[in-house]
Amino acid sequence: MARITIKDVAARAGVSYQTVSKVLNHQGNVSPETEARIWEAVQESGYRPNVSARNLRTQSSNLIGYAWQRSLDDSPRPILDQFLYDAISTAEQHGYHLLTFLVDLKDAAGVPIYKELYDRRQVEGFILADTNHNDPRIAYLMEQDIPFASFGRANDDWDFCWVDIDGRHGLRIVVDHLIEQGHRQIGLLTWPEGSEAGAYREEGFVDSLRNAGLEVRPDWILRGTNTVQFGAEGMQHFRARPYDERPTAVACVSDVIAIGALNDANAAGLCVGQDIAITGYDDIPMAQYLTPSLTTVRQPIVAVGQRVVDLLLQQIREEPITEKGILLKPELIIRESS
Amino acid sequence: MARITIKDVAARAGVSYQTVSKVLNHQGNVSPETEARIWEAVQESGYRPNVSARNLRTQSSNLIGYAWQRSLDDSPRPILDQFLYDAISTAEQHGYHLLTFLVDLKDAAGVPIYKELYDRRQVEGFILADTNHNDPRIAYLMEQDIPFASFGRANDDWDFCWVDIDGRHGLRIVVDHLIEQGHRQIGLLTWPEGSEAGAYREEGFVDSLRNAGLEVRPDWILRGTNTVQFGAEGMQHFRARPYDERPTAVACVSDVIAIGALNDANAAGLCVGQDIAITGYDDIPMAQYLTPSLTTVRQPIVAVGQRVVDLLLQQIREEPITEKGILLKPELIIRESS
DNA sequence: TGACATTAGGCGAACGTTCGCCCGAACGTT
DNA sequence: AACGTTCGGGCGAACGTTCGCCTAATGTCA
Repeated sequence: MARITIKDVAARAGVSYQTVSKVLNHQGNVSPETEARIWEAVQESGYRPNVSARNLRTQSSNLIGYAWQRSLDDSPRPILDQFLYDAISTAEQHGYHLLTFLVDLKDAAGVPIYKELYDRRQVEGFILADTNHNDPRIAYLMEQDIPFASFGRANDDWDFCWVDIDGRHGLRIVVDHLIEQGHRQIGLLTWPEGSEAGAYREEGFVDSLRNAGLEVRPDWILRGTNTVQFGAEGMQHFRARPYDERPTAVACVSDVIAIGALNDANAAGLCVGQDIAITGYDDIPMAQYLTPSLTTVRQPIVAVGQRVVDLLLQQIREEPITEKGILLKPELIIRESS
Repeated sequence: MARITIKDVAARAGVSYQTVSKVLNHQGNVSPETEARIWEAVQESGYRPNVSARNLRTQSSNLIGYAWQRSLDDSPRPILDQFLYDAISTAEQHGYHLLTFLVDLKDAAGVPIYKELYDRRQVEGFILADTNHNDPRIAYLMEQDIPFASFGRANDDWDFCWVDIDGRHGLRIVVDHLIEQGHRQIGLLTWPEGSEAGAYREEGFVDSLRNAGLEVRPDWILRGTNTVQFGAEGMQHFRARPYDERPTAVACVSDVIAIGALNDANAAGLCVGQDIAITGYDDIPMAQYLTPSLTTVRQPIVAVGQRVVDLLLQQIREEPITEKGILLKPELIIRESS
């Protein structure tokens, strides 16, 4: 079956092929009769426009790039998956598709692949996720003046489009809640320093304690990878301390870490929610079915995917940008573990 | 900054633009001196080929399509993520990228999007995952004669390219192991009927029991969604039965389900690994850090991503296909829970 | 030295669209 | 009746490549 072009349709409808183009793009003056005839010819012939030809002519690609990263510590990334789904969905509503590619973030040498894709006119811009302080990707894209928008912030003085969820607020409401429950000794299991999201959440943790006039004890703040293992180790570490020298409540910066903490506490015979409180962050689906069910923070992910894509498309279309940085508020989900 | 084309490079090197094309594509007769001059001009001008133009001329797109699905029961899909990563990696080694799009699988009405993308010459073929018996996507792609390859099988009498992991063997080695541990009463927590992967795993379960001369009790096979919740409910259901009427070992078709079962057993005061054995399937990263650590089945995912892409590219290039169906063997990981 | 093969590179054409301009017919206006 | 407008549709050109053929110059051999 030879490929069907606009010319075949034109021949069938008895018009010039350029007229067919006009009809397909809903522009220009065509009489209702010929228009109907052309649509009929399109139907009968099963014509589909050739994307490459169209792209070449219109100097566009209707493609957005997204760099797929192997999760560094092999932890599940339910939030990223969800974000990506909603981003794709929004993009498709605007006639765009997502092109995924790999970038090696171990050394910054992998970053030029962004420019490569952009210069080849394969994509019109990028979506980023999992950003960090001094993120080399963001620095590079800004410097090269390539359109992009990110889920997550970077340095405060960098001027680019981002959408983020207010982790500071997230941990603040968690700790406020724990204090309200009567806890005065509160620990934190968080990521290593240098994590952008981690820094904000830690700020919220500190804010809330200070606000309540409580002391911030550095030895109650433990850092590690985003794994169940670290959660268990952290809890073990706390348990090893003398009774009045250890937290009665432990806030974790992710549900994955909280699961580890929960496991360890359960295994040690503690009654979580009674003897000790544990909270997570993310509200992964599993959270409500753990024993005990996990108090955690739910993030408005759907909105993020949409807003990020919207921001990117505004840049691509060179429309005025309504709001360069968008900060959304998360929500506290109280369950049995606190 | 105006865009740089092959003609700019040609002007700079003092040759015709077609000669530049020859050099870029490493073909044709060009003297070493001019070739060097042209490469230099390419460097200096920062020329990058225009993908749309190239695609139009060569009638290709170097894009592979993959339909992103929202996980139906919101369960994590670590295997899919891993598969996708390796698939992209392999594709990129062959100069291809991945185009992701959404397809609504609730009604089969969403399926024609595949043909649409293919007919528009936006992609050259597709990768599928999470296949099922009577999978409408596979039926459609076969009927339309569109190149594709899948991770997962469908109906036995359908002739298409797939790579799969032998779930029958997977559950066989699990149950063999349980029997060897002395268990005679073995239950199964599996997915609803109609799941292709579930059916194979169940066959392996039955195989192994029969092989050992043990009875297969239908009331010890429970079906539900791929969630922690179902795992917990299933275990609860077993526990509610009289002592000699309940399994002493429970095999689960996924780690997620096993986690639920583990939780429930732990909460009920059972000593898992002693009083009762529980096994999972997938070897998600969390599995080794659960208490007790989870006996499970590890799948050779990296190989799958590679093989699926290889199979697809063979079709696209119309090379002879070496092996239409590839079945890989999983591996038993024995830990404390059994 | 003449016939022929090889090499370097030029040139026209084509891939399948969209875009802007042009033209003739029909119509309305003064 | 002459003129200006509007409408329907045609036409050439261009987007940036690659491909195949052609030609002139050079080399090779009898």
